[in-house]
Amino acid sequence: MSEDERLWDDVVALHARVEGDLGAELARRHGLGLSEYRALGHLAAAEKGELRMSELATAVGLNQSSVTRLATRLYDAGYAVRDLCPDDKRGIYAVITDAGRTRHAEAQRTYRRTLTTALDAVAEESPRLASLLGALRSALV
Amino acid sequence: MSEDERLWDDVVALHARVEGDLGAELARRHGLGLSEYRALGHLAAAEKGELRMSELATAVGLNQSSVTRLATRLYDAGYAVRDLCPDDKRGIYAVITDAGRTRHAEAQRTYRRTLTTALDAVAEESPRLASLLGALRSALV
DNA sequence: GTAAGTTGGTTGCATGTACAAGCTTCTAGC
DNA sequence: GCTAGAAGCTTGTACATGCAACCAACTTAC
Repeated sequence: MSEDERLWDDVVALHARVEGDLGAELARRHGLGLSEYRALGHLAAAEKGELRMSELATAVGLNQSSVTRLATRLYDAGYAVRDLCPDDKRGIYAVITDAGRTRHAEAQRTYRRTLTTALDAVAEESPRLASLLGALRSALV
Repeated sequence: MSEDERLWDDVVALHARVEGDLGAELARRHGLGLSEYRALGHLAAAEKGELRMSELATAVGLNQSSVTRLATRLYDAGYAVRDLCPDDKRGIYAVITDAGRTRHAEAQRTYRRTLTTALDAVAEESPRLASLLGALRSALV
């Protein structure tokens, strides 16, 4: 097996483990999926709290059809509303609501806590992943 | 935003990008999903080419129900067969076939090539991810 | 040796995603 | 200003996955 191959297996394992923890915790405590959480984060950070559907798609790393449905879930939950784009009638803005901002802020605390907990847990279980994580953390100063 | 948070966003982006490329290429050239490919890899490497369903589940990082269906796809494609466990009548072995070994060996070449290509492409596009990758690669000597 | 609980695996159902096809609106070229 | 094509978004469909419920086989305690 090549070096890259083994490395990538580790990345995949790390990713699956941590994302699983994050998703489970967000769902359990806030009724929020990981994609919803991330979408809200991008909206909250955006100018005027709004993003074109296509911008949202690239931001969360999904294709447009997935984002249409993701946005629908946000609308249904009251975390965002649709707004028409005045200068391009094809365009749709997803705009975060106050409820959405509140929910995201709550969830963010859970997210951050869970993330560090999960990373630490992974590091404790696997020396190999621990060194991987150490390298990652020191890479970004 | 915390350091870990930004770091994890990068890991997620890296993961999505590379796994996407790997999956697309395996599907296009070999009609194989990423999970199928990885399952075949574990089976091929296992003693006698066989694994209990539960072992396969932990190996590929899916839960049991997903592995039941994954194995069914392998049976249907002729890449594996079911075998009963002689000493525990609850147990089922998934056993890789010659066709399965052949298919995996072919796909492995694609996988390896695509992996390095994708990693290099990512590194070229984003200096940030490039340094992340550099750290990862140097972490595992 | 039987009852209670555990383990291994499958099935029903809900969900999240991608791909392809479609509709509407915009833009270039003429 | 028309027309051909591109761009933005939605809808139809297929599918892989997780969770919960389930059945069958094993184990433990009495």
